[in-house]
Amino acid sequence: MLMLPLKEAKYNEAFKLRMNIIEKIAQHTEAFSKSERKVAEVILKNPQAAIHCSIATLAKMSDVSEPTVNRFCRRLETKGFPDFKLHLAQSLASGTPFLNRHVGENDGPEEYTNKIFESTMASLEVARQSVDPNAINRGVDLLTQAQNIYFFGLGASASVAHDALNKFIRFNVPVVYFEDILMQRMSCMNCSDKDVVVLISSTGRTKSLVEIAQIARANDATVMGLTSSGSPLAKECSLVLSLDVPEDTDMYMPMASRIAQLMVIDILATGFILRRGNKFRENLKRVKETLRRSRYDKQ
Amino acid sequence: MLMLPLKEAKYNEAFKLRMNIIEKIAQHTEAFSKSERKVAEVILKNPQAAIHCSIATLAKMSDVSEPTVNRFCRRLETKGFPDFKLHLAQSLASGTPFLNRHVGENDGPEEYTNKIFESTMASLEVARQSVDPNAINRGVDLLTQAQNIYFFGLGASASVAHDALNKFIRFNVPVVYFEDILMQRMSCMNCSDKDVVVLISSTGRTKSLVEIAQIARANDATVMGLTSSGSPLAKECSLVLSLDVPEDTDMYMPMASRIAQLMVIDILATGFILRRGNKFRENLKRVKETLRRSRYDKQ
DNA sequence: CACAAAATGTAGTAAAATTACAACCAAACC
DNA sequence: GGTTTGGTTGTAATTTTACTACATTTTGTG
Repeated sequence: MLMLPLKEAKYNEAFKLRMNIIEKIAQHTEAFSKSERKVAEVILKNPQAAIHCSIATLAKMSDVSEPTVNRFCRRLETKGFPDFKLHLAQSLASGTPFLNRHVGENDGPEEYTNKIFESTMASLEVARQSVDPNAINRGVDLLTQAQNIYFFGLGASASVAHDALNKFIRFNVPVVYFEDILMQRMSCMNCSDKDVVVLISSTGRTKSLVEIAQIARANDATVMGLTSSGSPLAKECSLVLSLDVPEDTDMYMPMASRIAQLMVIDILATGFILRRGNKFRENLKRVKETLRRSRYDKQ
Repeated sequence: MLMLPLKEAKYNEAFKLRMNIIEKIAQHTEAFSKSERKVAEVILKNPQAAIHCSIATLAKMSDVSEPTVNRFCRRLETKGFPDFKLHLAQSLASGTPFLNRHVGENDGPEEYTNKIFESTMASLEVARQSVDPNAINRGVDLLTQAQNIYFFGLGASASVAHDALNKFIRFNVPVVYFEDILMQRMSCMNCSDKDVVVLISSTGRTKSLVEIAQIARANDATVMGLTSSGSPLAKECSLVLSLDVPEDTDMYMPMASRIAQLMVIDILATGFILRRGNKFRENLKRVKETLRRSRYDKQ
């Protein structure tokens, strides 16, 4: 049996779910029996009408019996006629929205803009399904109890760590963030068992980050990894918040994965606020107010 | 006639386009009776599950009688329960119910995780519609012709600028990035008419960034603003890439806006690559290869 | 507190979908 | 050429599902 890497497995699964049933009918046409093909024809001719039909009317329109229609539905891996209609309705809705169309060389600005939005959103949808709320909850637990929180990342993930700093600095916890690997190491040397070190890396194979994880653990700190499951970094972590994001490899740049990471940061920050309760929210409001002085007034 | 601010106008428009029945339920909530509201709650909580329910199970889940569910469906201008399910299925077709549900105090990890994903994706959809491909194209023009590119942002936008650095440093252009406002100023002092200064700020009302814009323009540099249209910063820019993102104000933190900004950076980078052609892509591949040495091998 | 109006539920009915089974058809084999 | 076998289709009964009419309860008002 062929083993797909997890990433691809999840990716395909998510897309299969919304794979257009109309396409499926069109492709599957050979596998149908004669009568079933009649049904297929009628549906393809006017799918919009089909979703408002009862099994009886559709049978009459196709000039077959009702059970034949039912068998037709089942052959398409649906639970039955009503379920089939649901799938059909979804296929019909708003075209094919989250299609992972890749940017092509001859695309104009409008095209690549839309494609990037679409494929990023598709990736986020996949990411969302791969996020484990229990792990999130555990992560929030750890963060709320931390004495100091460290955020480290390198390369593309550095900006994610940077963003995390920006969020958590608003809470009343000391936050540490460095871009420089030496500074990361040094600050980690002094961490304690009450500290949480959050390490961010899509691949989880960045050597110096793995080393940081080891140093932090040697000091009994809690190491939380925002990385892909099963990676060398993941193995060094007390808690892994894994994300399986289909990366657009055409571009040679991290794009969707990084945005998914940011979303996890947002989610952790939100969990943090919720855990701290309402009084704490007032605190945040004050932080925001403080910023006003550095700004021009509205209007 | 009441004039809504642009933000909200676009926001609403985007939702009207997809005649989302989920949105309709959420808004219509006042017009429902007590029992009907119970049904609404159950459906909104897990619309994906609802479409696979019979009227009986949904009634039981909502703790109301079957006819109440039926009346609920009719109130939403559907022909009955099956028709309602069809509409619901279509609304869900895009994968995300594009509903901007706000995180509530009593939400558990699963709930707030989903809500944040959903509302961010909803915001991205709105952002996507507000992006002007012509402006993007003009931006790519400027960036490809620049001798030096500067990326500056403060607060939450600092990490966006940071990310932009990470992307554009891979191309063969000198990129400047500082977090420190004094360094930003100083580096800007020496810029020339061949340079492009990209300033990032959601609000466009950060004083020191506006000043940077003025300094850059005094040196004849091109100032590109990733900010909201009509803001003080926008007024100082040669080109504004505006984004209208409905911000989740509950949280007192920039969330969706920042992600939308990142997407614009991705889009600009992509445009940049496309403009430079295929040979240039080889270049990128090399940059990526270089990173390998700092990583553990796969498997 | 009584009354009307609205909301909700109960029970019966109609419709729709599914199942079990029988008839049919076509190809393979004796 | 008839018979058997596998698959396809339809008929009729069964079950599930949705809807309707009406009774009951709740809510608001004078």
